[in-house]
Amino acid sequence: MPLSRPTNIDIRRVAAEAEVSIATVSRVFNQPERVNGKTRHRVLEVAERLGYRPNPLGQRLRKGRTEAVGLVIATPPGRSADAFFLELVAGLGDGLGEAGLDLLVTTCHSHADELAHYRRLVEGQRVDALVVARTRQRDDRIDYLLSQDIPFVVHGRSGPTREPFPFLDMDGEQGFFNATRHLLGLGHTRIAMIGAPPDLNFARHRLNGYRSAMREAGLEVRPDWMRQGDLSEDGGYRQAQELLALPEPPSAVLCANDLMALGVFHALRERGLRAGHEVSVVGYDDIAAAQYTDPPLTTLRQPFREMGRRLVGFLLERMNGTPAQALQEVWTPELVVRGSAGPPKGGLA
Amino acid sequence: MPLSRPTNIDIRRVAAEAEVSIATVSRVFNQPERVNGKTRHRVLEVAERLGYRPNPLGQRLRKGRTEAVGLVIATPPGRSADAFFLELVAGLGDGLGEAGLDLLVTTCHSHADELAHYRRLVEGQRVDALVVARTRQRDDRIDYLLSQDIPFVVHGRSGPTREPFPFLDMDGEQGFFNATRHLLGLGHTRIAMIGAPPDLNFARHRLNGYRSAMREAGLEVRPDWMRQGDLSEDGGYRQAQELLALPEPPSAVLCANDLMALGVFHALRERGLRAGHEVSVVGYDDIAAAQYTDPPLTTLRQPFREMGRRLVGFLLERMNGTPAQALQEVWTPELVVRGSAGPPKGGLA
DNA sequence: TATCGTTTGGAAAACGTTTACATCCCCTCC
DNA sequence: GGAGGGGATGTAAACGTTTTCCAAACGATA
Repeated sequence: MPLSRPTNIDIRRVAAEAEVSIATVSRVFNQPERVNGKTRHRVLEVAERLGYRPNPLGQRLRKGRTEAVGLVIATPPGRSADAFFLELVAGLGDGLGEAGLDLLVTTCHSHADELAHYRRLVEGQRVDALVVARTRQRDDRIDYLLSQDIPFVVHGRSGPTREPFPFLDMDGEQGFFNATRHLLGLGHTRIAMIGAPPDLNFARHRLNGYRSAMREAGLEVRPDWMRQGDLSEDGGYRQAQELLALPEPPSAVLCANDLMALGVFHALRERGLRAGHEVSVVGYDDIAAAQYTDPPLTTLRQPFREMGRRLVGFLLERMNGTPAQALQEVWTPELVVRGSAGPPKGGLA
Repeated sequence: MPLSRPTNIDIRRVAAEAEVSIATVSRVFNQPERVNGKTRHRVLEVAERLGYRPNPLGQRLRKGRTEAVGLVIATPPGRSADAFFLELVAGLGDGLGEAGLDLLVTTCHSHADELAHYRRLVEGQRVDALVVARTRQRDDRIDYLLSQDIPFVVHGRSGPTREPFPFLDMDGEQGFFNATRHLLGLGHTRIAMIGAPPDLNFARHRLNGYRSAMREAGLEVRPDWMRQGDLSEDGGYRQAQELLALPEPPSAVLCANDLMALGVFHALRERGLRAGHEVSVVGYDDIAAAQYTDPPLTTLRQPFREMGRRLVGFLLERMNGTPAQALQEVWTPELVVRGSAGPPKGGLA
């Protein structure tokens, strides 16, 4: 038989035992300076002895707050969810835990029902605030949350909205600028890029970074070398096949994400070429697999966990009334140099 | 300026507008059959028009339930959290969402403070029930939850406890039995295994499966061929180096997880050997990277998402009073045949 | 028409807090 | 010695539900 859990000792019980009113007990916990040192001690002692802990349900009703923050994560039915969510959760969980807030996680399948999840959380009054991840160029979730006047922070950016909102994003443009410079520094001049679908709002940034580094170096960007992938391994594979079949194939390939870079590896292997030798490859994300490929993948790392923590900071500030404009940051991703990018060799036709 | 959120229309407001008592309004939502069709309609119509939704805070206080289920996920500071958690969350989220329950996620860093998180959730009355993942042979979290008499389900098994509890686990023994038979079927006889640290309770199962398949086939298991890894890529690499340096090296290697299998790949490449040709390799987990290795990794898949859903089913049953004994299942992992295991070649010394 | 079950709906008591307001007491200062 | 002030505590009203009683109304039966 289980030990009965501390039978609901409520504030009344403590008050009676300590011979004070319930108001005093409450004050001991909420505004200790407002109660005399002696009684405070007595109350605390009694509370300790009885194992009293204020019932959060009562507190929440009274305060009209849920003490919870919501996060909706996309878990498409077929394939596995993006690992980045987990790292984000790790950071959010840490930060929120310290602040005494709970993290409420909801899963959604398709793009379409995503907004419905936000509605449920907001209109069902299940959370005090929200975290939005995976933003799009035009994002109706952000519009919705703005219209509802509920505190939220955004991981990623978005197109113009009628009001500012707090966000933290990675500077894909700067990242790809740096990555391209890295390749240029190694001696490459024939550099291709496999980009992302243009409705995702990071697609443009990443492409711009590549372009401006090329322009800065006075190098030509052939239309043939600017491909558009679908962020999947297979998509990267197909694009790489086409690139390698060109009369003048590139000596290096930048990929908008690591998964496509893996696809490029695949295509190279099929032709007996080695990444980092005949063709250099650079990815974006630094997914777990990136360090186990052969050779390990040179890529751009996004510190999701730190971002999660920072986002919590933003959220707390926001809930305290800090204006959204003061809570907007863009971080530069770190180039992680591994073996998949090296000096160009004359290995290709 | 944001549209003001539907100014708290409470049950009183609806009652007044519909010219009934609040009790009737409440009944309309909770026991509709107990209220006359005509009034019910009127109330519903008014509620709809006013956009009334019962305030969960009030409901929860009244019912004494939080309508939330807790999950603690391990996010060790250095490395990234295990992707399996995310898949589990996906399954749990789906199931709980359908049941109208919220999923509360907490993150912990070390083994040591894990129990503290459970205490906070339980004693702080933040959840009605819990999900425990990553069980150990002796698991104090389970002991604690049993002592607290709170509903919970377990992903994985544990050593004997003073009371039964609901769990869902994968049969590592059967899995490795099947994997070993697969290798035997391909013609291998010199099969090694890189196991897991013995305090993890799946280590024994997996080892047993390997052993019994070997015994069944009347094959010798050399002590040299039974290695103990630490579940990391580097650990797999080191063990593989030692195996390959043996006077009589194995023609196939079973690994207790995929990460170690990647380490074996690494060691093979260094010696110019190819997985699936000179040496066959089998992993366990089917991590995302497994399908992108060269060759893709043959491994055992655990359907975490489905398990999450099933666990929710268990939890709901448990909360309804079903005895724990009736809620225990063990599933067999699926062998995913890819290219890393093939017929033995005479390629080694 | 009196009686009796059966719906139907209302009044009110929880659930456990926090906090505005009132009260009391003691001290100080004119 | 009374007014005034400030500190410590108590009283009671929320917060928004659900649910247990009851009472009223109603139809049916004797």
